Amino acid sequence: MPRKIAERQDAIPALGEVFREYGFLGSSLTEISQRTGLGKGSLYHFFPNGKKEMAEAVLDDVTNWFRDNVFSTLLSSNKPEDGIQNMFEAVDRYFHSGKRVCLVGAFALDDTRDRFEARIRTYFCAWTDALTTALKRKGFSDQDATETAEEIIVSIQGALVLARSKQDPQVFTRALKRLRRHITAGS
Amino acid sequence: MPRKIAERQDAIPALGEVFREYGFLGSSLTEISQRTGLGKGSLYHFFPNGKKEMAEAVLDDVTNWFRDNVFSTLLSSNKPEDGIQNMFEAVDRYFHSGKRVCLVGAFALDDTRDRFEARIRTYFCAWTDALTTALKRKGFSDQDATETAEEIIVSIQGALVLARSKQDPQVFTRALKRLRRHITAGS
DNA sequence: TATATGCTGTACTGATCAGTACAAATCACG
DNA sequence: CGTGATTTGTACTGATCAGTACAGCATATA
Repeated sequence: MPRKIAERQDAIPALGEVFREYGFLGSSLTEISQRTGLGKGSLYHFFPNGKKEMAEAVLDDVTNWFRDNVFSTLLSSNKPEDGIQNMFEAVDRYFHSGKRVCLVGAFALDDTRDRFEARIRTYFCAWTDALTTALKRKGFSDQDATETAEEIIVSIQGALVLARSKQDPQVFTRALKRLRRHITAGS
Repeated sequence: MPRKIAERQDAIPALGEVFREYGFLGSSLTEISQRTGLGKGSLYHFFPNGKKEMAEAVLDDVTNWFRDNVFSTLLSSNKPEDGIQNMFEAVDRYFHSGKRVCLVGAFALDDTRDRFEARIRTYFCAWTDALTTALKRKGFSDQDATETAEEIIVSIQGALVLARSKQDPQVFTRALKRLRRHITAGS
């Protein structure tokens, strides 16, 4: 009875949405089973180490998406402005203009962080480093590039928290707009 | 056998720390019982509606603390600069210079938000409103005050997320420093 | 059409969950 | 010293949890 869902990879988007909605602890295998359309048998066939392995796969998928769609462009683009511009567009798309939370940030806030420490740190460090590099190439001093990169990622994460808290996605789009302006203006 | 712990209020700080550490769903009554020193009997005596009522009490306590230590000064201070300065000091103290997460923000990120929707919104709206008021009195235009208040709260929340993600509290103190500078400089 | 492989559903395990019931213990107050 | 309200520990409930075991089905290859 091979492949109702052909690949383990096909389950990952649904897994991500479940973890985003309920957190790691709150995501029961029953819910996961329903949302992925995979029975327990299949789930443990694809993810022998259970829920932890599912979450790791999702975190890896998130990081890979950002690597391919954000970090690589920040690092490679001839014109650093284009890389940064692309980042804001990709981020806006990825977080559904403020209607979707950051899974990595959400995992970081409670003791779930301790289970996925390395992956969480990797995600944010890779982002910080790529953005810092782009800003330096844009003419920022080392110090200034580091500070500004941190400021931008801080604002994106905070805007996601506040948008969800107030149930007002525009908090997020306003924050992105401010950041774009902040970059193009001096400093 | 009245009062081993004299007041329901005495349990709230410990409750807050448990919820901060494990989230709402992850906080088991066993853990809560150990950390507060109260058996199940006592817990359900003080909080007849169980875990939900405990979390509500903690959220109310947080909001009251901010009302008394942050919002009131923002609204009442003769010199708005003093109110804002006091806010930064209080926030730095409250979040232990980046080593403590925001419980309200943490609750907002997953489906826990839906259980405490009103309280979460109240907390952030009260903060936004008080800060906007102070900025207007400091001479900011309506538009500018609203935008800047949102920017500050976004940055504080994001800095808490990123500090915990990278396990580097200085992310938070750097963000506060930037915000102070941002306020005192023009814009 | 046989066989091996890979996928799936179902039934189960023991642990833990939130919440309840209640009797015993303690103190305030008379 | 006794009575009554308040606080507490303990034992219990039924539900749900993550994870396991395994039989059986479907398909690809031969």
